[in-house]
Amino acid sequence: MAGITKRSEDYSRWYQDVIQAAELAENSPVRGCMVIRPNGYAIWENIQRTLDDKFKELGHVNAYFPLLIPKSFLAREAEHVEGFAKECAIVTHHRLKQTTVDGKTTVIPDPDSKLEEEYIIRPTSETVIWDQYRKWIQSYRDLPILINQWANVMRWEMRTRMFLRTTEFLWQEGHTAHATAAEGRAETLQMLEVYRWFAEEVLAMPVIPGTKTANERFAGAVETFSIEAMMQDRKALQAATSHDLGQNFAKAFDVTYQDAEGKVEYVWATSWGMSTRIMGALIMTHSDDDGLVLPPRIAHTKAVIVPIWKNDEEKAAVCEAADKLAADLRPAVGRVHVDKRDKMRPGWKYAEWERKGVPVRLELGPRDLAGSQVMMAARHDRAKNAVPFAELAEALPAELERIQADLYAAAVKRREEATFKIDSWDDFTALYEGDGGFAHCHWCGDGDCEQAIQDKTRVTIRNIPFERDETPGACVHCGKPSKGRVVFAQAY
RNA sequence: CGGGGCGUAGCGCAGCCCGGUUAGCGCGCCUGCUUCGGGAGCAGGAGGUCGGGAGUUCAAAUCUCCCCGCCCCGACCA
Repeated sequence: MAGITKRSEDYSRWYQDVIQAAELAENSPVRGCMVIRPNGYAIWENIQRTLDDKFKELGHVNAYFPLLIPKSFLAREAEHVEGFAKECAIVTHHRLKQTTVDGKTTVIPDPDSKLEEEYIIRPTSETVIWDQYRKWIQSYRDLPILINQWANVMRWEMRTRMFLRTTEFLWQEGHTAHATAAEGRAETLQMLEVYRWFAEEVLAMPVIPGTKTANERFAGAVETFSIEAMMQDRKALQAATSHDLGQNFAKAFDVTYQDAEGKVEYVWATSWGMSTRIMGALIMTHSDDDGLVLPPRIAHTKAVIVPIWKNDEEKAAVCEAADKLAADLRPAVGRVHVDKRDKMRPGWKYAEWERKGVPVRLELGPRDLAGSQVMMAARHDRAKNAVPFAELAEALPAELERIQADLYAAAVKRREEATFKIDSWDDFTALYEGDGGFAHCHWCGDGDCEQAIQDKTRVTIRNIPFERDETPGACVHCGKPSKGRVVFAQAY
């Protein structure tokens, strides 16, 4: 079995090991692209289902736009090109040709199939979508447009890490069009709140919602908002973003509408996304040295029943009881798996399900059967106790809720223990030469100062929290006046 | 693109410095028996163009050169 490196030894290795041990994903022959295995994809499917339901509850609909973007589209919005140009994959030909090089048969792009206008593999879809919106919008009666897309995108990053930064990744990208600036801003903030809710209530991952600084703003946005989480190594991870695009894309793609008074106006836009990166955050927030730990609300399998037997008669009796228990529990708790595999002893199965992060294990052996009970064990804290069959329908959901709450509380506690108010540059550098963490500091608001801090320490402003200390002070770096504190951290 | 490391069975590695029968080990895999309440034991078995190419040599996993790929640290970037 795969040994898992301890977090204290090598955090980055531990992360890779957990992914491998839980069979979430693995590297592929394509540089920077991963294969998401069934165990990992099941989590993504749960994320999709939960978010998708929420989006639709709020009036959004799904659509699908093409993978390829005409090269010229990307150039329409000046800041947008600048932000993405350096990481785009380009399609230049549409046909291959067999040829022989050094006596070996190989294929090359057929020179005769060179495209007149090359295509970009989408790094994000604002441009294709807004080009289409122009055709759909004429009147204020056509607004708002509230569309979401589930898709894959490519960003040719120099260095990749499983889930956190892969060349190809999966995400959802919402793209909305509104009649007024206020409506656009309200949508942007509403979706950020959806992400906060999802991170905290479903993934048990505490986050700080706030506004990004101008330096960290999405290419082409008027304002970018994010939710920021803290990983167990005290580094920050941006878990989702929501952008107020103002009229930038409407102007670049000439998307106008006529209002009730007959006046022609540019449309107001938003975009917002959460990607498979969130799965990296999920892993790094809760997992331990024995492998994956999943909050029950996002776990694909809520509980696994491990039947224990010595001979065929016992096996038949115990398995029958296990199947019945599982069937009784499923309507209330969701997926319950009965692990009847022969040739594997119970201890092996316990270890395997722990590695894979199943929140609760139910052990059912002849002794339990005789006493009409099961042993119920929690993955995260190893709490284990006997539960009578009659009480299980209540005890299991209660246990799952306890686990969900524990994981959230533990994550909040870890974050609070690694969060500091810092007012001097010496303390600031000392923190990041040491264990690191979140530093709430005064900042003058100057982008150059922010950049200087990053150059010196590799620490960045994660965001300007909505709920922040607004007592005026002096910038932690340059000493100029500050209106309030912002959150600094080293980031993934 | 700069610095470092590594390519030997599905996975993890030894062997290389100092060339020499049939290339080993652990885990996993297959078969059988005994096991089964915290990662079982025994017996038998399958599995390799030693990353690729060229060279040196009677002889190359081992020495030389070139190429390819991967990992880590930077630079870059959600």
